[in-house]
Amino acid sequence: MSIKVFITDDHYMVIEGIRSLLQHEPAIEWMGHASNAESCLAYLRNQQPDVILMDINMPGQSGIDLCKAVKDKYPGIFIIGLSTFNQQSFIQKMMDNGASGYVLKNATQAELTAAITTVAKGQTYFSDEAAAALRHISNTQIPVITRREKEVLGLIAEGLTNTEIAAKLFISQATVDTHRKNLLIKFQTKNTASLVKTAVQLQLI
Amino acid sequence: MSIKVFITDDHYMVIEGIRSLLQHEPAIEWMGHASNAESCLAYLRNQQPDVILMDINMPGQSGIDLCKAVKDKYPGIFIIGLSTFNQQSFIQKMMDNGASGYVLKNATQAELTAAITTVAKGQTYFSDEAAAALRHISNTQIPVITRREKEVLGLIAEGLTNTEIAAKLFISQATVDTHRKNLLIKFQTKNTASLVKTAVQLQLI
DNA sequence: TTTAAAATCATGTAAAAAGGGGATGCTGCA
DNA sequence: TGCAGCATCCCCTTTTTACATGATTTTAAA
Repeated sequence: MSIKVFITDDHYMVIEGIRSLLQHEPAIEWMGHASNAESCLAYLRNQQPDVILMDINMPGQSGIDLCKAVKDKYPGIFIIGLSTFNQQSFIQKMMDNGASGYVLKNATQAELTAAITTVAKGQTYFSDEAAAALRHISNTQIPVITRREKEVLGLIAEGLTNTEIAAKLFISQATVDTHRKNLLIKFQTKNTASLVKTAVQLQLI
Repeated sequence: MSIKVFITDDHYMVIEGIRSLLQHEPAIEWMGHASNAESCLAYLRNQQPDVILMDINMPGQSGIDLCKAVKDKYPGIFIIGLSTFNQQSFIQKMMDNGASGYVLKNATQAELTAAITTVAKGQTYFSDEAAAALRHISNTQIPVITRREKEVLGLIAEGLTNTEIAAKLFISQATVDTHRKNLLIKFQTKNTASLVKTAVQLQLI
């Protein structure tokens, strides 16, 4: 029995590329594609593939959110994250949301096939580069910040001062001060500059 | 006479996708691909295509640099920038370095073909989204900063204080102060936080 | 329902950045 | 050769952050 595969990616060229790489693979059946989260979910209401290859970087609802949504409704579908970036933060978030594997877009046909057959058996698969990135997690841990802290962080990056943030959020300036202090501690940064840089790079803003 | 096309992209899936999109196009002849800047230049020493589709975002030497290198040696080759991002900064840099067009990776077969035939005639081509992004340039101009300013900017983002930067660069703290002041003016930002955010987002760091 | 985490507020000092002004030598380019 | 742009330096004031320390109220989870 062949493995039914579906793709969700907003890049036409990537979809074509994957189709081209998989078309001569007898064990794999191409079911089609969606170019955004909504049409992916719409498709699943009628038909369910075994494996979804999912771009993590899509306009609108990201692959990371879509992954969670799909897994909630269809726990039997296995998801492989697909991206040009091998950033720990992305991979980690994808796995947290129920993905079974992660493959970079520079993967070869062999890698792609291996990934699909592996996750279809219920196992996990990482491309070499992704696995290497994951091993660095202990070094560059993603800080766990609260809703409010994230809100304040965003406004800091916008260039607002503590006083302005306080006014905007209807809280005391002292409170903003505290949030800011905690952000610096959680990010292990010593001032606003490195805090913002790290946050932007980790895509937390 | 068919147009000879070459691809330089580090993403295997994208190469396959483009090949798949172009294979039934009689007016276009697929010459092959390279997955990095070096092998692209090596290829050109023996054979020259009419048009190169070039990813702007490659490890090592970026497409932006490669574009310049190719145009210096082979002014007759037309280059189309290829990217997942429609950021003004990227498009602008690519055009500055001699590219004739810019296409997003979510382009359709029709768009891609149109781009290739257009630039092969010596004209320029932008995908709709890229053109739209370019029109915003007046709003979000990329600041022109000097070498020294860029150096200081990098150290600011690392979290160094003016005193520390001064010590590191063997200059006075007052000088660093001035550079910092000028950076704020050039980026039209009002403090360190928004300066760093903007700089990181524009990939200047 | 207890408890831990999060969000809120305060007071005070020291350090750093922002904002304003002005000045000098160097250098690449027209 | 002249001049614009760059890099360098200095003064001053005000605003903002950083760091320390402690406390109260809300909220969410066990």
